[in-house]
Amino acid sequence: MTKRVTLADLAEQTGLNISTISRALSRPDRVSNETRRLVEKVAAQLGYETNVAARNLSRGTSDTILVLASSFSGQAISPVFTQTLLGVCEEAKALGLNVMLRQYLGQSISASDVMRYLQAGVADSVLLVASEQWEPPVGRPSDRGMLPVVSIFKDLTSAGLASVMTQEVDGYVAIVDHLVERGHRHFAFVSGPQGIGHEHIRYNAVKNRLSMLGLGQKLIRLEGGPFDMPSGAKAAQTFLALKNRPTAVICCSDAQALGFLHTILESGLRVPDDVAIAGYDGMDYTAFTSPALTTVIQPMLEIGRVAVQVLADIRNGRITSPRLVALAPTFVIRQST
Amino acid sequence: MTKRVTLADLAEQTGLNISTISRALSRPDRVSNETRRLVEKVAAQLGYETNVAARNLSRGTSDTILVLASSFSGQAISPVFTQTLLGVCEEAKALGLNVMLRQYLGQSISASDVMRYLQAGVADSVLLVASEQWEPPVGRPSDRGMLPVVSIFKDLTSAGLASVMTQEVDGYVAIVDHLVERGHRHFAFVSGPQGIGHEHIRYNAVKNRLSMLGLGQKLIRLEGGPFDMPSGAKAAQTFLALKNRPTAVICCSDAQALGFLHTILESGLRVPDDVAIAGYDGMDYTAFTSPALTTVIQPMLEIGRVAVQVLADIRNGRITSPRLVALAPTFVIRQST
DNA sequence: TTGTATGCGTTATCAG
DNA sequence: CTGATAACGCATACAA
Repeated sequence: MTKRVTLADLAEQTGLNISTISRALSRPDRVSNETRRLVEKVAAQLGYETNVAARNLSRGTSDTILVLASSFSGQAISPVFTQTLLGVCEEAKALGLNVMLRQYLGQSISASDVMRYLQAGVADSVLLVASEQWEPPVGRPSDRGMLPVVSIFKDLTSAGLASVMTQEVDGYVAIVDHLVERGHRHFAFVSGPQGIGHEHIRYNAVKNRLSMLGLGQKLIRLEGGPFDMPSGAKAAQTFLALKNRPTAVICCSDAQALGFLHTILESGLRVPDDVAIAGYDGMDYTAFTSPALTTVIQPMLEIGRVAVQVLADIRNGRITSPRLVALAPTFVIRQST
Repeated sequence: MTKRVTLADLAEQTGLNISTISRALSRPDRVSNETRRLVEKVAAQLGYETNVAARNLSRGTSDTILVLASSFSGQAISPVFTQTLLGVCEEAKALGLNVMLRQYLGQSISASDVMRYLQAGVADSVLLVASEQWEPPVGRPSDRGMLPVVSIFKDLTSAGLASVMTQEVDGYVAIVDHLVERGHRHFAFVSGPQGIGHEHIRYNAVKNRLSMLGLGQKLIRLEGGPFDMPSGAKAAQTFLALKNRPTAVICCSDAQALGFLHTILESGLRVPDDVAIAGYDGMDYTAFTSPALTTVIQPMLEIGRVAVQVLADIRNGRITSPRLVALAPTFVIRQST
């Protein structure tokens, strides 16, 4: 290893005191122009780079966000999250923060694990991605301020966490209205995994909207399972076996919609003539399937960005109580409906 | 904040010396069973969690891998990488390492930036994801040992970096052989972005194989651009305008293949009857397009895993010279050919 | 503005 | 096997 350059080296080189060097580098305004320039010059010359471990230890922070992403049943992070992850990285960079990534299995992360990370100083704030549950840590009777933890894709405000996600109801209402306008009167909803929050919100959004339109009884529910393509394909099999088939199918995800579409087309039925299919998420491939899929685009990138901002606001005390930030989705009509 | 528990607290509680506490926790075998149990008990009671900043500072390491992912022209991390990222996370967890993620714009990351991260102690090893270039740092005349940097998806061994990627030639040879066997004698290759390494490797793999089969003159090249769907669609437009059209199209990515497929179908041509289309990557949607796409599945997860292992082996001195680890892909024939 | 002294929490060295 | 003590590199309250 090339011997690392430390503040002490700069101090020796410049003849200044180490604390002056430190100040010149971290608070340029608290030092004379002269010394600032000198220090900067020598620092550049010697290739000084401030040691983060030392800085973190001294300041008691780590300036890093820990992203905890659930990987459902051994699967990969959903491609749905890549955009969000990008948003997180971009915003973090803008705020001078690091992003640490950790996957966890299953659907819920234990609060105590999170507290552990926080206490160990691995990170000083945490982003929960699609975590289903959150039981507030016990030994911590809400002592002053919120935890620097925010949930994305899942509303956990009731558990005391700021949350940011898509305004899901809006999206599904748009789908329903569109389908009704197209003349459909008989619907199927392809559900997500059992016990997942989105699930309820989304199904209820559809159900309620249809009820409001007097079509509450014309909705059946097909158990989908995971948000992936095979699960959509499986639901389509069930669908095809129905004696009295709905004419419009609303899926919990684009992946399911694609799987459903594929199976329907293979059966010889036509989309959208025999069956209209709508997805949800806004994956890029939906614009290129044949027929292209009608879907609701979630503002993935923005969700990542906003989540980081909320985190920052919690840390600097501008946010002091749980809140839900629900971002508007974009409904896009394509050939599948 | 709940006052953090430190080794000093445990020392006070147990009456033992702080160094003994440290040892009991980090080297349980170097203390008596008695004290080990005592320390463990008290640590659990007080909820002790070792401060990573302090540990890192003292040990001079960070136990974290920095993943540098290029995001082409403001786009998101390719969904292609999600699997790989999962592999990285899994293996890192198994080795007790952290994963830090950072995106960088453009296609090449400067070696000096990487050295900066390393020197700052942000991470002690780096994973370059699809980085096009690497100019070895200048001020560092290969002083003892390799840099703890590995490249994935791009062979940078010539620049002195261990690299892990897919055996790309094998994949394209398989595609060519398959298409020839299906009776095709006239081919198009939809290229990737200009100046990207994959590009050359892949095109040459196709070209060489065809030459070997006496069909070297029967290949045209369509400029694709980015590895995304619009780029495939654009190439398809060019293709459709051709007077003498090839019957088989080989794409640089599944995304391009999907875009191409979509445009071809819209034009009224039939796949695979009029045009056979093959992709590359093994994205999950390829199995659910209509027709399903023939493609080459890259071992994404494995690449991530192996990359981390290589990194670990470099650090512990088991690997001391640049090498390429090329993992075998899986060719899968579907309806599009 | 700059220098002095001390703390941050662990690990490692070296005696005992 | 355990204890005392010196790093590790930086930040900061306080004094000059």
